[in-house]
Amino acid sequence: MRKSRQEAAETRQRIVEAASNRFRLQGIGSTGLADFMGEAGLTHGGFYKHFASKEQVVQESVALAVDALRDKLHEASDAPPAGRGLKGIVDLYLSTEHRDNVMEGCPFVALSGELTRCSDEVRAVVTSGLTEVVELLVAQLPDMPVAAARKKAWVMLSTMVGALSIARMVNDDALSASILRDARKSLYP
Amino acid sequence: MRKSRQEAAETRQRIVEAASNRFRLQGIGSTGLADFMGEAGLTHGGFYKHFASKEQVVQESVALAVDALRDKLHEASDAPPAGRGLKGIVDLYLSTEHRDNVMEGCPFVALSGELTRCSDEVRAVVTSGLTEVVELLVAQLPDMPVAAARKKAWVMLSTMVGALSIARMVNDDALSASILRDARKSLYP
DNA sequence: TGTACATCAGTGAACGCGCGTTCACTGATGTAC
DNA sequence: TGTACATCAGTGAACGCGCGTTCACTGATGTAC
Repeated sequence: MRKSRQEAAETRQRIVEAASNRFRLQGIGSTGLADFMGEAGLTHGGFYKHFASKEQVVQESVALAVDALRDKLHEASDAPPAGRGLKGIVDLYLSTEHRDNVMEGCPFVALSGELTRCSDEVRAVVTSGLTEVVELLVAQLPDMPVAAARKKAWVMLSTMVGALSIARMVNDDALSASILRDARKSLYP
Repeated sequence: MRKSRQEAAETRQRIVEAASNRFRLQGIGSTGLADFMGEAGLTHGGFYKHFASKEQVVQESVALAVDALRDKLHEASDAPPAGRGLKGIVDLYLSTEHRDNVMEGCPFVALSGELTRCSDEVRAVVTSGLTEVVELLVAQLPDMPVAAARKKAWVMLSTMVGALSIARMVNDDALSASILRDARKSLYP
């Protein structure tokens, strides 16, 4: 049952997307090939027609998640009234919706522990992704010298990543929501 | 080769400590019983003389790591000159030594992704551990009303957790060190 | 354009491996008298 | 205090299971003429 080139390319894309979501939801190590191959509508044996190893799909699916986050935050910075781009980014990132949508959310939070143990290739993707998000924040701080804005942006991103991470760990909905709220308020005037 | 009650209790303690370290270093799911049983000087078969399941040692080893973190931060708040307890906590937590010592470091960062998927028992331990650390920070903010100090402390802890997490993910030593430094500077006057 | 052959996406069974868990066994420790 | 028996910490082999990976096979697609 050979598929056309276009169908095969679409299948490959579906596999990477499914893997990217599953990895964030369950962790990379705890997600088997069969999990995301099934979600992509295939049996696990077909995996090796598209990828050389699990490591390869990890790389591509982390890159996809990082790009998706960057794009969503970029959109969010355009949406609100002019000059409030920072609020748009922070409100999206530190929303309860983002907290509850692990599968499509920030890979830096969902996979943080595992990402520190990943190959150099994956960590390079992560490092440049983090830097891109920081530059997005820097662009929302036009009244500061760039060097100072960049320092501030790394601290802001730290607060965002930490708050989302803690809000997900905590076993108490009210506390979790207030952690997100307090972090939001601390990040824009 | 039955062991005395005291020896058995010491062995049990060694197992929990080894598990606690290994889980933080490699992740819970990626650490086999044999890994930490070997580190404790035993074969894997003996595990079930001390614990009913892997889940039980996960619970106890996370609790141990959380308690150790709280104790270390408490000590750090006493060490520096009077009134600089906050600096003591922040400097310890956001040091390159802590960044590089994953095995004995903050469990909230090392295990964040996995902790969100853990049993209610483990998440309860995590929630109360986070709250204890926040109260430690609140105690270093004596000039503020308690309610405001508590909000500020959750934001501070978010920044600390996020900065350490990002500093570990990043594939660039100079960048990593500067992320820690900027976060430190932002947290005390 | 039509035909014959090569290619290859996808299937499903099979592989070795490491995992969490169980078990029969050993022999020193604990207990009862 | 000494003896006889019960307990149980620890060993190492075995268990079923799911994993990543491989493979023979199928049949529609792509290619060469």
